[in-house]
Amino acid sequence: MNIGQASSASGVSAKMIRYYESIGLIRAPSRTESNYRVYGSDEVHVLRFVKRARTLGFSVEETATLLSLWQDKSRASAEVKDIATGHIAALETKINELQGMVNTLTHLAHCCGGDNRPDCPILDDLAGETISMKGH
Amino acid sequence: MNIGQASSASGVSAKMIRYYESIGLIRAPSRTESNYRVYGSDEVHVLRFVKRARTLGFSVEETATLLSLWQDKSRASAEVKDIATGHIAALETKINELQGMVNTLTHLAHCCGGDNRPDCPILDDLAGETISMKGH
DNA sequence: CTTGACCTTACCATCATTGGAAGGTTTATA
DNA sequence: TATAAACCTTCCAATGATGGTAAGGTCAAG
Repeated sequence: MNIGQASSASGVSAKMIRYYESIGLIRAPSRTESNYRVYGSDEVHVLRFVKRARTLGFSVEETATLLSLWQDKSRASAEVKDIATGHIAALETKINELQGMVNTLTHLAHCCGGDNRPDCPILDDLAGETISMKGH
Repeated sequence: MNIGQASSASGVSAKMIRYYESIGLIRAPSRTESNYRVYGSDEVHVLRFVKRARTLGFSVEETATLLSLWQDKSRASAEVKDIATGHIAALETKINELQGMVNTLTHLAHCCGGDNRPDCPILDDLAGETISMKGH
């Protein structure tokens, strides 16, 4: 199986497969005489694992750890759970940050006429002028 | 006022002030004889505006637009509101993505013993093995 | 034997920010 | 006054994950 087929089969772009190989996340596969990478179902399985982990927001580094734990048949699930719960906490922190931005902006947009007049509470806020929170 | 003081006064690092200048987000200030940048309260005000916009998650490009609207006394607030509401929508999309990850991971972590045994539903999921959703 | 679809490596770009190196200036202190 | 510390300057590089492109080699079908 060439890289293009491995890509289709795993959902990881050929570009990224080469990149993951270059940073050592996945092992370099064997090559044909003409230097083409050759993949089998094992490699595709690994690529799918990586794809899924990345989709769930794990960093490449975390993915590397999860991958090695996956391949270590004697690992304790506690270690995996720690990574997952740490990641959940990080995601929640990020969500809270974004939600804070949304709340502030929603309030500002709500106060803003959005008409043809130049008066704009959003810009006033950005400029550092305080906005009344009365009624909120 | 030197760049260090402008940095402290605005919360934007000296490094970023120079960067913002280099990409044309802010205007190049005058210089002393010895080539030091000189800032006044107007420039600091602009830097604070930029800082606040970035804190609210606006991209540098959006910030540039907001800045020019801010400095255009005759702009219509509708234009500003459009940018803000578009940004809110983008933030909410991102939040939903992250929340989806959290939900999936929370479910997996909940199913995972987190003990010394090697059996781990989290890794099973990453490996592509389906997990029962019974009871959820 | 040509064409087109594949593969290879090697760069460059993104986005916002930080870091460092190598050198010049100003200020405070010994 | 000498010198050291704390500034400032420009330039270059790295981050993380991915996309793009260019220049070239290979393979299969027509």
